[in-house]
Amino acid sequence: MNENKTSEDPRKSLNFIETFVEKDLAEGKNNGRIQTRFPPEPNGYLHIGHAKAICLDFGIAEHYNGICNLRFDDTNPVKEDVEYVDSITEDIRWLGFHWNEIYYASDYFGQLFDFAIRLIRQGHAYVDEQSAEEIAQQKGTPTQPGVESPYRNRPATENLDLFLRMQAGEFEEGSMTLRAKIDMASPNMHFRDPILYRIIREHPHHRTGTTWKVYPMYDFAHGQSDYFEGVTHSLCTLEFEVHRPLYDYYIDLLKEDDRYRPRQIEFNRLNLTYTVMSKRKLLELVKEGLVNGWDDPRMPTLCGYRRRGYTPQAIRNFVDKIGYTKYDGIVDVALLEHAIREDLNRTAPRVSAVLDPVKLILTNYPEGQTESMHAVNNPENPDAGSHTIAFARELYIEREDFLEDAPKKFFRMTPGQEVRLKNAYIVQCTGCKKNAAGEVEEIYAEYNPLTLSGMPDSNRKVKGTLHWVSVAHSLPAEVRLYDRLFLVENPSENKDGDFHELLNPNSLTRLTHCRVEAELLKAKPLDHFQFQRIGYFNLDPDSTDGKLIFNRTVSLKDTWSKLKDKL
RNA sequence: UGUCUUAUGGUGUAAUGGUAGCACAACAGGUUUUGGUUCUGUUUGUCCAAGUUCGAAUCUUGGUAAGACAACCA
Repeated sequence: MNENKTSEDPRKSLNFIETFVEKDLAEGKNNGRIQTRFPPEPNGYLHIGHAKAICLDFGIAEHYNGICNLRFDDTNPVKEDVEYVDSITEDIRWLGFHWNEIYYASDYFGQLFDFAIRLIRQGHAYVDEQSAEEIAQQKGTPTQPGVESPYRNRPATENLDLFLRMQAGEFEEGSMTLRAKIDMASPNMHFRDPILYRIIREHPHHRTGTTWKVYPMYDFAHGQSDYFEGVTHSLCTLEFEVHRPLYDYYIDLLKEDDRYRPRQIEFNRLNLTYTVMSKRKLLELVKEGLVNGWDDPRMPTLCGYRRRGYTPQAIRNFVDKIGYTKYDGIVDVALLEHAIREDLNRTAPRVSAVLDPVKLILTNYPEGQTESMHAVNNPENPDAGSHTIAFARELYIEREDFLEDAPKKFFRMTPGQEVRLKNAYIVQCTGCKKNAAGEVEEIYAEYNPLTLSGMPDSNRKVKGTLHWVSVAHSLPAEVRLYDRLFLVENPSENKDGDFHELLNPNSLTRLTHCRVEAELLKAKPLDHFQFQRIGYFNLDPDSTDGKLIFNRTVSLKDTWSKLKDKL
């Protein structure tokens, strides 16, 4: 019956693309060779949606001992730039993938031009002198056939002459195009004499400069590029489904024999709740200065997530979880947040920071005395080691960790109640001092010297455990709390809406001042920390000497704020 | 009144004619020197209808719903 499975991991079921690939392999197509490509247009920065495509393109190649190339689809000089080429390569490296070669569609401009000439000679293409509007009008609608262009049947020699003169720069932009001669009545709109080449003279190409005056359209470049490179499986998103017949049409005209042909397979694009993924809108945000750049931690770009504290592993784990299908759904962003929490929980050192400090004075602790408290770096990983934290009479604790008049289920500091200071003593609150406005200024407590770790009294159960830092030994820092920036109730409804409406006023950046362990000074940018009970943070690369700035990656599950509502 | 594609708990996915499973989310409880983590448990699903079959999420037909396609963008 079924022969051996090529899959290495029998526990994991194949997605439908892997099933196709294995079938092709079993049928001996393309000599058993597997080759993919990741083909971004260098017109913007990579975002989380691209990560899904990257994981697939590189993942398939890796899994089946094939190769994956990076190819820049740079056929429209008007939109493209080397800045984007550089950021894209950097982001792919950051995700941990390795391409076999870097190619550019512009490498094939010569071959594509020759192919176009061949099509003209064979009567498959003609030069149209109509305006864009006229061509659009004649295209018809999905339910009504189009009208043939008056230039459709001119002789091949004339077409050839005109096309060569287009490239020679004799004609203005927009004055003429080269069109395929297929079928203006085709039920597939893409077959109604699609445009092959247009004139672009005003924008030099970022690689070929002003060499070319005519540039191929996507449909006339992509499949052919795949063919030139030897791509066997051309994976792209669902919206290209309707293009596939045209993809195959050009390949049929191009290929010399039947030994090899690339195959286009479409999968579902990533949609994330509360997240704007449109390149156009992201570009607008950057250009209008509504964010600080493509790597602003609020952006859903890979560099934005990186700066916000996401790890490449977390993003790859997330992509594994969501899978590849042909169903166009929308993934809950909670799944992405779970992926980063899961990864960081395993790896992030625990340190202390107090975001909204209020002073706690231990009235029975000797003035001027300090102790070194022992703290494990990561309870999930004994190998992570430990560090010491300075303890003293005056500490900072979180303002929200104290309530003078507390409800029953409040397990933190309140007069008369015992709490554990993390890694230190059990203390009992005795009272507080308030200012004229009624705000708590200082909290007082007495410590029990016998309750330190290892001491006889230390195993006593105490409901609450508070994090703290020593006033004298801690450092001031700034923390940027980022929540999801872009909110859209229903992306499909807002598709053409103005993105300004998508901004959620409740989720904008908040700058907070806090006190952190002095130990943190040793930190390097993009090291991650878990602040006790507050969240995961990383040092911002922008932080300058003497000023520590942290970005919050994603909050811990905010259990207390939920409890508070119930009390 | 077109062509292509899709439909499995709240969300994302498995099951390829043979016990509808997993993850996230939600809820409840145990452990815990982070109200974190972890462990256990609970709730919720095959778009509809007919057919084929001993047996259908899966195959067939017909509905319904959703998405993509009418850029000199990719």
